[in-house]
Amino acid sequence: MPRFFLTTAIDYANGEPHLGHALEKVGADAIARFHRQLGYDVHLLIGMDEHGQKVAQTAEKQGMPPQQFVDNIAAIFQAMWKRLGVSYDQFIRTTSPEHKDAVRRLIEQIFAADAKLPEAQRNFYERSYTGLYCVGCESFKQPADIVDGKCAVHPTRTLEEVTEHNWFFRLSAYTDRLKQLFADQPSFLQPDSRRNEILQLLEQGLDDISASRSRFDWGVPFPRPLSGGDTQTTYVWFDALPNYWTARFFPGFEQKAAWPANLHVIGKDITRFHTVIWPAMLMAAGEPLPAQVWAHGFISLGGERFSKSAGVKLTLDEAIDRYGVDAFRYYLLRDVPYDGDGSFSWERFEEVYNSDLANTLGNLASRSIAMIEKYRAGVVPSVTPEPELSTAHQAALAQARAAVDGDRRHRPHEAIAALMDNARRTNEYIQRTQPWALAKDPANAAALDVVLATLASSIAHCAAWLAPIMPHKMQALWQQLGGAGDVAAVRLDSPIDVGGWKVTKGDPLFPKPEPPAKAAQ
RNA sequence: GGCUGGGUAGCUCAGCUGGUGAGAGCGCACGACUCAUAAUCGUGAGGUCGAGGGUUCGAUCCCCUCCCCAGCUACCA
Repeated sequence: MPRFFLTTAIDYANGEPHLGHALEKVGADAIARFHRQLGYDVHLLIGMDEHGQKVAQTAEKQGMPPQQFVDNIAAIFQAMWKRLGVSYDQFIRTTSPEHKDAVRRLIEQIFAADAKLPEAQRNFYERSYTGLYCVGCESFKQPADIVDGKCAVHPTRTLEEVTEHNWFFRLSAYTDRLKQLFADQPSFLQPDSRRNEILQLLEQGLDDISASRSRFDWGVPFPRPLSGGDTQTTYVWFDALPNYWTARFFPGFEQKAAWPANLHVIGKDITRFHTVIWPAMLMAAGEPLPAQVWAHGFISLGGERFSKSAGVKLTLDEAIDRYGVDAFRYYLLRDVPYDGDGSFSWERFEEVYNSDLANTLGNLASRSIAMIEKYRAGVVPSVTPEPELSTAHQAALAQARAAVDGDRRHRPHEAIAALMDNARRTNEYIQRTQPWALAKDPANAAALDVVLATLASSIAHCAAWLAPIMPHKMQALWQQLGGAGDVAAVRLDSPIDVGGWKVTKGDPLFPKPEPPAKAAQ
């Protein structure tokens, strides 16, 4: 059984989960679920990035120890992922002792490699960094952030020239190897739009980055003191990014999270960290690289971006409550291309819900099951489905497969488009064959058998293929069809034989919301 | 400023290396049907294919200029 180890970005524990987080997790979850149903041994890793100055500050403002603060946040995130049906196999937290130990191990591994290198080539070295420091932001400012010699965020404050002595990582030495990586392995970073950006960045050359900081201590102590004797705190690159690699040092996950990962799912804003810094770190440590990084786009709300640190205007609970978890998942995955950006609006959500879910899919199931009950006492005839529709059907499934596991992989929205096409085509088939007319004359019994079997087959395939998108609703549909067991266990790469299944019409899968109460005249 | 990718029907978008009538879904209008969640099916509406030049027998797809939009341009994560 081939394994498929995928990860999402770990979320910064500095606020509550919002739409942007949800898009990434639900997308990665769909990818994971599709792979499970295609026979992969899947391991989905998600988690929290809980260190750093901002977390420590926020905790302090709320008057609690940082660990307690991040414990609370982590619980909130996990509860939300459970609610959204994110089927993660491991939840990693950077404050875990296992992670912190493994971070030190990775750094020591690089030091060990350095011991064999001439000093001028060593990955880690000490260096003084002088920069303009904004007291208001409590951080160094880059030229782009400086307006008229002042910090753009705090124009009334004077920027101070501050010198800090840190451990540095010789990222600059990896420029050529990274270029080679991108040339040899075009699929390492996808989609191509992101890849192009990084190629351009590499053309400009890379600067070294700091690996430790002195200004905060909420983090992993850097394993080696500076020559002056001070111990600093491991900076974010060497703390957060390694989580993918440290996951296997947690008890019980040695095999499941075995390195390297097959896929890192991340937001496009952190592409550079995952495709430049992270591979360079791994190269330095002599570790294999992940097979692929997928940088998804963003979802906006009312024109505002939902990056990791943006404000929240729509709570996830609100979005879920209106039409249910599965409808929300469907909307996110169908309307926001996973290789691009999209936006959220209630108008659009309603449109998609009514058109796709209630009218096309829900009603298709409803009418088909009703006819099987009415004309064949609920038993799906054991005959071969209509070849013409089956052929189109196979084409649609092949298209969906390509969007999951083929040359269009990691584009759940394309899989959905193919599957809904199939549902529409099935509705058309009903109209064309008019089973209600066939039912009027017993002489047409054989023809009617074929139509009904074709419908059941088509819908069963839809249920199985849409299960990764809408796990609960498709399970309900599967049961209405008379399918045995858990639809999530159904393999997508083998045909489903529905002959003899006993269907049961249940409540509508996607009920139309109550029409708005008539306003009193 | 530099670089990259875009601007196609009301909306969201397909249109591979240029060639009979520019497409899909949604929405809208009209018609059909009744198995179904007043759902479904069919037909249609006729969009200067961002603007202006150019190459070509012929360009939405090639070249030039311009306008507009988005992203990237490295230590908040």
